[in-house]
Amino acid sequence: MAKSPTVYDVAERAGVSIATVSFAFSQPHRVKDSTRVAVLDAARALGYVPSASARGLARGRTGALGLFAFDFLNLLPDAEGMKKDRAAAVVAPNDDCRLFPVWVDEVQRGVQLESFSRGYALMIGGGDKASSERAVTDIAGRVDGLIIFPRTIPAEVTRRISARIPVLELSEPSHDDGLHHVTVDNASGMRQLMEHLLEVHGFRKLMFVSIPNVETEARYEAFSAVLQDRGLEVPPVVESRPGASGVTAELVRNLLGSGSLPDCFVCANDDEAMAVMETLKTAGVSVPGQVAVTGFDGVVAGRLVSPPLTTVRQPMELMGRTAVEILVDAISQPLAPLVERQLPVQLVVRESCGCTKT
Amino acid sequence: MAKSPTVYDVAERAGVSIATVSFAFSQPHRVKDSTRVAVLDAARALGYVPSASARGLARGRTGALGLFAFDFLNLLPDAEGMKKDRAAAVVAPNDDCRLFPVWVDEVQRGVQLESFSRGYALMIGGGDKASSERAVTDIAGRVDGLIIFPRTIPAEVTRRISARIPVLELSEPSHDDGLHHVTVDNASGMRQLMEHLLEVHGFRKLMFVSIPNVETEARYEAFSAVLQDRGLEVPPVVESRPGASGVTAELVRNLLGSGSLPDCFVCANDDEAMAVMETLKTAGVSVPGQVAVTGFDGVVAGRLVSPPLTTVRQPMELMGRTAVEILVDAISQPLAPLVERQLPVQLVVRESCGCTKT
DNA sequence: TCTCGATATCTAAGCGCATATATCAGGTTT
DNA sequence: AAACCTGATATATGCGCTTAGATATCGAGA
Repeated sequence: MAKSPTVYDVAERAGVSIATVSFAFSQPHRVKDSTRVAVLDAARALGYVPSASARGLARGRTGALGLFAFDFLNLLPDAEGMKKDRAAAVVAPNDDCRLFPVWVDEVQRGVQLESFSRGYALMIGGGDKASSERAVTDIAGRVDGLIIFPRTIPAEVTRRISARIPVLELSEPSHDDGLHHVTVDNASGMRQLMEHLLEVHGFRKLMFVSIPNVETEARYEAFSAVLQDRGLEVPPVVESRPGASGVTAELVRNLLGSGSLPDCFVCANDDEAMAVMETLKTAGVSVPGQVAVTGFDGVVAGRLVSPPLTTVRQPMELMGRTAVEILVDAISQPLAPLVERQLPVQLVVRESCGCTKT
Repeated sequence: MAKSPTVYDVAERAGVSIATVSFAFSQPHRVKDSTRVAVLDAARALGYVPSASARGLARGRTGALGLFAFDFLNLLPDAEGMKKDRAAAVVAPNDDCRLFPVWVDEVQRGVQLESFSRGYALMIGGGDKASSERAVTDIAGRVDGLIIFPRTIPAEVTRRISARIPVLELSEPSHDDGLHHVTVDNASGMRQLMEHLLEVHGFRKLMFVSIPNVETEARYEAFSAVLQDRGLEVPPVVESRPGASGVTAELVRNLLGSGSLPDCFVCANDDEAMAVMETLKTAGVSVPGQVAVTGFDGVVAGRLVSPPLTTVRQPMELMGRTAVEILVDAISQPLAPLVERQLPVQLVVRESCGCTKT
């Protein structure tokens, strides 16, 4: 790791000035062919690798996008629990890997691919809750645009960062937050799902299981609206917690005890739904025989559990790609207004609602 | 995106010099409590976000590690084909996501987690074959250490880069390549597998299916050695191509035609193995009834196909984590020698070899 | 009272590159 | 032959930060 060569070294070796070296790389047409060749030869001979720090500083742009992964990866409070549940549901437990891509994985994949194809490098930052502010600020300083997952960063922090670079949150916008947004059509998805449950299956007693937040709220509203439209009673949200399958389990057990099972558990996301199904299975309740269960999101695991989960699939990879697209535009047009793009979702009917494989 | 505030702005607002601002952030003990508070307040008020470019330039280190993802993601020549094969083997085809984490995914996950927990950001670069040299050089300029997947970058390029920063390749070392390496104990894994096949199942006619490269060569050598030790005939490698299931299929069909099926196809990796199984299934040959098949790697898909694949599992997440560990050490001790670390593998006996679920 | 040592802060010099501006050679135009 | 381009290269400055060394301040010891 001897001191690495710089433009000065290359310039000296090629017998030109540093400006010429710089031009040879970034504006080849401005340099005579013969000198350009000489410069590139010298660079190769010396093992010259341009410093992105210097380049970024001089240019005012880094050429990288950022994705803040937070602690989704495996640092979730109950991550261990979730992993085990899901593994148990399908195959033998796995020691050292996440069996299926979850929501963030699929989105990240889209972000990654789209970034590369647009010539941006991708900087992924992460950290636990305690250090998240420092971590996100750190990566914000390294990139030209930043993507963050829903509800991972305090508004105050994102506001600060968005004064410097465009920031996109993968969630419904909250009022005047200064961020770009990519969302999905939660309402329409839930409506399609509800119509299926009410009309095809004739369910009347539905129960909404969820941790309350912006996304699930939109889903619950649609849930309520559909019921109301038909003059059906609207039950309150049954509150759960993400990944806290213990809580969900207890909840389900209580219902079992009181003998008041609904026709169908409409869960705000697939993870909830799978936790509910697991608990029911343990308690000897047949799904969908005695009670139906539906999810929302469309993660891979949902199609592999038994019975396969009826759900509403979000276009996760597309969400990641769209996020990149929006940011790249925002970078090139700093004065353009904030954009909010809503993507369609797709009802995926499998077997947990009572349908049978065709 | 008004011009973002710099140390100068913060310094002015706090009534101190830029050095004090810098110290307040990076060496808090060197400034009086009261001034530090004043500086931090000013920074917050202005929405100050330090520029990583400037910081990196001044410090000579960027605080980021790099991972070059190349085109593994979905740009592989036959990526579409592979995806379909695998999906077809287990569930309905999926439109826009990769169903299971593959080798690189699991390694990347380890890299990501370990980087974060050590306070490094992770820069992921990618590109197709054509632009790979530029892309890898680009990300090399942004990081303090670089991890590359096997056989993705020409030796000449890695050599150049490794003169500037430590570079680790996830493969067996080739002579004096100037890179750090994380490897797995291919030989031991293959030996364990072979002993199982020969002693438990009593197979005598084995066939090694592979694309030849450094990794699979080590596996083939162990394969040969075990056979030789027992005085059995050593068949030549049956050459295939990664992901080119068409080729593998043809190969298998030829064998079927000539009626010379072995007792067991020992495949150099899981993808090959699954392609072989698929072809056999299509041809109406029972696995493991008429012929056994084994893989190598231990990807998730292998446990979900039918029959579940007997294989040798690499500790992929650990490989990623180890790579980071080695690089971080190398960064702090630039003069230390190159390290090569070999990790253990684990024989995973499932059903494709003829064993039955216990 | 003067000196010395801490402590707190500041001054100033880069880090490696991009680029606006200046320079220069060689050819055109008038 | 003077004035004027044009293309190729050089000079010089600044990007925002870190940090070695200079300076200032204050109290303690002589």
